[in-house]
Amino acid sequence: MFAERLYCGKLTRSDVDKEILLAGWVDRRRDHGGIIFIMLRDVSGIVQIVADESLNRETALIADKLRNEFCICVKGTVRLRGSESVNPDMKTGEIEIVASSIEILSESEVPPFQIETRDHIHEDIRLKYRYLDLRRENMQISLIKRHEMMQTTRNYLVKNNFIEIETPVLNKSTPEGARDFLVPSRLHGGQFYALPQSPQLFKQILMISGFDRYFNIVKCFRDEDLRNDRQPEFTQIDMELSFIDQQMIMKIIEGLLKDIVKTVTGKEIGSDFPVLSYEDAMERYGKDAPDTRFGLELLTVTDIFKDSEFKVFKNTIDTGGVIKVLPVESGDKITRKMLDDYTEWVKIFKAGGLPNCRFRGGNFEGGISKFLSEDEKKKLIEKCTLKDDTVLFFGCDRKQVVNDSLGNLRIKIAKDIDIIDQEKLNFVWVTQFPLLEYSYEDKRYFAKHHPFTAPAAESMDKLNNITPENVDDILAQAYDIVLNGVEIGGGSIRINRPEIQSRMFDLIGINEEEANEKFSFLLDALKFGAPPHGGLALGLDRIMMILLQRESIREVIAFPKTQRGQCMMSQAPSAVAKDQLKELSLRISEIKND
RNA sequence: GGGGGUGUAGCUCAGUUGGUUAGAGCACCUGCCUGUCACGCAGGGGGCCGCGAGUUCGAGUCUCGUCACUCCCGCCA
Repeated sequence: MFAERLYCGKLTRSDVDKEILLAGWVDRRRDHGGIIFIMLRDVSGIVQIVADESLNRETALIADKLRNEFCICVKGTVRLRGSESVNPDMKTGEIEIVASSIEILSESEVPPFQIETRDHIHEDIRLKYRYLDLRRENMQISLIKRHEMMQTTRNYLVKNNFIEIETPVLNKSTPEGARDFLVPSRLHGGQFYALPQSPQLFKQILMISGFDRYFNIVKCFRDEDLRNDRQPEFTQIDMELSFIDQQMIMKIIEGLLKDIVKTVTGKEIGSDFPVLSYEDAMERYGKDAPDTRFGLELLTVTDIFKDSEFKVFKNTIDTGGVIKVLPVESGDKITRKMLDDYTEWVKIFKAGGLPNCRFRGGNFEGGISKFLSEDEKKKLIEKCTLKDDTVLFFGCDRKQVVNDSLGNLRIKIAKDIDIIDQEKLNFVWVTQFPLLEYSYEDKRYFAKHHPFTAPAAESMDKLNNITPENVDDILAQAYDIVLNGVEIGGGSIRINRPEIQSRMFDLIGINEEEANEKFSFLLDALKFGAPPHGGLALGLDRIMMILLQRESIREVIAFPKTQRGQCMMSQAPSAVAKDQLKELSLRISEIKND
């Protein structure tokens, strides 16, 4: 019966006079008494059906019974609309279908929310009835574009000699990194698999096996608290290559991202992606994932204030802190109230306050201006090339607090004064990351990227003389790709020599015994002619979210979890039967909820 | 673990200083209507004001607690 079925949204004036069959859902019904218009929707779009009592009484009677979201099948003839009734806002607005028969395939209750409404429906109810939410245009676009992006990715990578290989989902729990989701083993009571945070080790093993270009569009799992761009399970485009260097990988990924942007948005990105060092990114933007769509760059002014009379600055410098300034031009857009709000807001990032002042008519006024010496004023004007009517926000604290507070304030102000061009897609590579960072609390080093990242060639010597003070000088062959201030991917050249890998474990406090227990297969594999290799993983969900300008990652995932990790539709997670637990050698002790 | 926002009809929201019977738009139901396209017109039904305590003569409104969703800090190599 459905063999001849056509798609609503694909019909054009070239189909006029054809007898056709359509199937879909009633998007809307407009009853004019003798004539009823039905907007019929399927995955391709919407077309107008006309049931005319004077032409076909039986069909008009069925049309009278139709309600929103009924699933129906329509036979009819495509007809050109009269010139006055053309709807230029509709893709199929030039035509309509005169129904010769309508069959109700399945009735619908009144939906809990209107599918075609312009209201912003609360997310919990959308997620509970996700099957209805997914009928809405925005979600259909999301999922279809996501599919197209995956197709583009496969085409591009296959063209570049990549081989798609699947890696296991049931895996081994490893130290470091995010909290693992665990899966109890029935055959090995008391033991657990872990779901992969990424297929890191397996893809390196594949390089050693000789598959010199691997990719995998793969689910990854991290049991950490959620954000609007973080889900417990998410999708990575995972890649690894042998016989390459950092520049080659960056070139290949640039090509892929340009193809993806073209597919999803239709935009062409002509130029090469700019490259920033981690140090420059932190200095100018206060973040390792800078949003370069607007200016408002930070400047370090510690030197200018080394003899400051302003106690707060003086104390900061004396205790080894730094002073940075965020100059905001068009200062007239910054009201007194905003100054107060920002001062309160930066406390989120542990800043004690937000010293500020205005530069207007050649003078500094308000805020801390009375503490500024003539010399300091002169140097500020010079260093910041101050224009008239600029508000200066100062950060003075430990370097990290200053970067956190001013880096985030920079973005907040840009949004508040509306200087971000939403159409821009600013990619930027961030490179030259430190290999390690030192935690004073744990009194040990941690891998900044992950423990398999190769040190930069020029940093190899320093590895043996590492101290908490010089740890930032030891660089990694790691690179992140950032889009509009969001980290959408990252990777590194890996260690391919066992003695360096052992040294690395040693540095981050994984002793030989532990390294052997957790990673012996990698350490062993490295002994059998491991090629130089490296790779990168892209966050598919995040890329889609940005390219489609969606407010959250959940808008590009068919069945996402809420912030507390639940599925509103299936009600997962849930308790299980005692028998299931017993089979797994498990017993619930105390229930811990936050 | 911590901070902010939201929660009133099926949906989106308004609800003044604590004061009569809690409103609007959309949706829904009935009737009318032959060119609409967010159709129109007339009529109608629909409320645990998230939940629980408290203050008060009186609570949607004030206080405390609690739950859900959401944004953020911590966390996420």
